[in-house]
Amino acid sequence: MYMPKRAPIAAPSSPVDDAPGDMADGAADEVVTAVLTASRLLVAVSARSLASAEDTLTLPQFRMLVVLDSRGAMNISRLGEHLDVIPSTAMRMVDRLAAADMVDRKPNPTNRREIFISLTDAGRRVVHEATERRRAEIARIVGTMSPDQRAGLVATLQAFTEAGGEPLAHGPRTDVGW
Amino acid sequence: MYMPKRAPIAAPSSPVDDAPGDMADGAADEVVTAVLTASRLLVAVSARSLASAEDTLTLPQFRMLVVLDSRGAMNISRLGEHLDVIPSTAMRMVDRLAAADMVDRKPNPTNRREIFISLTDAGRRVVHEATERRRAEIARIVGTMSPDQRAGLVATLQAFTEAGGEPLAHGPRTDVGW
DNA sequence: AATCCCATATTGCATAATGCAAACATGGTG
DNA sequence: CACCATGTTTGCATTATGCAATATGGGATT
Repeated sequence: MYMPKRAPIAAPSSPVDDAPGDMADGAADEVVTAVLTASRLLVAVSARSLASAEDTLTLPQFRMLVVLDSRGAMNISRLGEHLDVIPSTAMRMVDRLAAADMVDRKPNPTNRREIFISLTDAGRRVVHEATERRRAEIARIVGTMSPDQRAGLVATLQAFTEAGGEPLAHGPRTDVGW
Repeated sequence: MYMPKRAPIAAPSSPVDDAPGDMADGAADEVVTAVLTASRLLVAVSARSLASAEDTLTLPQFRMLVVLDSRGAMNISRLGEHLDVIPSTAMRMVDRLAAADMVDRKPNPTNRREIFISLTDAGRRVVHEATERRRAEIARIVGTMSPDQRAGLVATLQAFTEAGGEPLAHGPRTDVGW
């Protein structure tokens, strides 16, 4: 297997003045790089653990199953909202997961417009197993951090996400890239 | 534009015993969720700022241009390593960026095997402009954090990434999903 | 020199995810 | 009923990606 070294992606250093009276120029880049580099590691580890079984899942698929597992059955539009994708995207994902017998489509008798998507038994089993596999992998990494570090990391990241505030808008594709 | 609310993706709560004498069960999930949620925000913001111009870029394309800008011309295999993708993937990305006149292919006279990829003037301009746009967007978010928080976040994330250690292996696709 | 192996680039193949637009059905409201 | 909002579905186009196979060139060994 191809095993390249990891290289942090720094933003091009531009000799531009700092933003007017706000913060040092490099601060934003630094945070972006740190977060995205960490997330690439996490995504790689997750993808590996999700793929290391009989029923392999992609990360988006895993996310969909997790949503269904934790929030219960719902229609495609709602499902898409939870995943921050438009309905047609959720649609195709459901197509594939249904083909793999992980989810079911059940028309809602009282509202013939909508279709409820629910986990099959197989889907539930798979998502639980995948979760365990991933948990084990991640624990190996997180285990090297002190509880203080862990707590601080989570708290700060949540603050950061909170600061972002704005709901994830659509338009530019975000599957493609980090 | 579709504007769904952001929902943190929690791992399915499984009533399983904690890993034998290591750490609380939820710790790994908590960190994963925090990092991936933050990164989704960041990716969305980045994608938006990269797309908000005449010459739009995807995030992977932006990363490629940044590598070329900061490390100079190199062959396709090397380029792929910097981006953690196999050569054929780097190949197609170069195809597209070359079609958009952002990069050049120049055969190496002294080694007819390899082709050197370099930024065109347009490519350099675009990557610098894109960087500025993104920097401005991110600064708005990062600006709400105290310098202490920022520093702590970066330090902790770097520690985390360090702890991950292992180079990003290939196999399961990682474009698909976070 | 002939051989053999490794590094490179390149292309065919397949797949997932994604957004957008359009078509179509259903539910409510005025 | 006329209209509009809500949902599902499909056609279309694109990007990124890995894998396998092919072709070419560099070097080293015999």
